[in-house]
Amino acid sequence: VHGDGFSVTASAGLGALADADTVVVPGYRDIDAKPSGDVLAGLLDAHQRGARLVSICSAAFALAAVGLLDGRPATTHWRVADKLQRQYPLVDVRPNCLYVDDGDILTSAGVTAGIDLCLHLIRRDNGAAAANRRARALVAPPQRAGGQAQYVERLRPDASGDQLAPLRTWLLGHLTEPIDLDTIAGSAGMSRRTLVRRFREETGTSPMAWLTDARLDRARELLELTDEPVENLGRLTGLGSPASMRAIFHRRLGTSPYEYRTMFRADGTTS
DNA sequence: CAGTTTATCCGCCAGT
DNA sequence: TTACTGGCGGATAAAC
Repeated sequence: VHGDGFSVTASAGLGALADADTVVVPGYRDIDAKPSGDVLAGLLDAHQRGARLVSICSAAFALAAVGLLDGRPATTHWRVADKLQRQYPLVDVRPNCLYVDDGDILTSAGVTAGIDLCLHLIRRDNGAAAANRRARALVAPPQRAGGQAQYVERLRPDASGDQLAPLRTWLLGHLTEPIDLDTIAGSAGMSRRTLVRRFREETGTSPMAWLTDARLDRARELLELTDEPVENLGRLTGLGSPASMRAIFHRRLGTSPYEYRTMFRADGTTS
């Protein structure tokens, strides 16, 4: 159903909308075409039933067409964000967000942000550890905190499970510096033991593992987006000498940095 | 490449 | 009593 290098195949017909708990609407090419009445009615019905609606990329237009986004925060691919805003003025469009979690309706920006959003859902439903396992299988960053992670999450009055968010942003700001557990614990104002425990509770990993993931995330960004020589990546990401940087990269991603860059540029992956 | 040292992190437990 | 903290020891793995 998509012409950008991959396709989505549904294993059930529209009838599945009648009893699904979560409905994921993938992006589609022709956003000017109104989805068929069956689809619109199915989405509306599913929402009123209490089902959770998830849109990826341009699929926000389908939800907006039903009127489900009126008065709510939502996002879509940056290239069509202003079009969405113009076409549906009542929608609170957030063009700079990776994804928006508004409780029963969730929208994501590009396709990669869609992956982030789906991992976010798994984390909600099955815990951080399960989400990390899926992320690893997909070779995706467990949590794109590594980057300008902008996402809006409906603030839920109960369980505030993001106590360590400031610590994580602090880490991201000091990626290139040498950091050990004591440094992190000191910055968080707690003992090592408590830090490790709370960190795992909240993110599903340990502090150091999270940190190298974030550093690898940045290294991949540089490989994908710039021509920065591989030799410099260690210094620019905090992964250490070129040798250790390569070792870590290979251990976690299964390829060399150079190969990663050429592979990435070969298949014209778009979002 | 084998051997040594160093750091992480988690189970256990005692102290609020 | 429950809930949480943080020190200790050691298994494991990375660094040298």
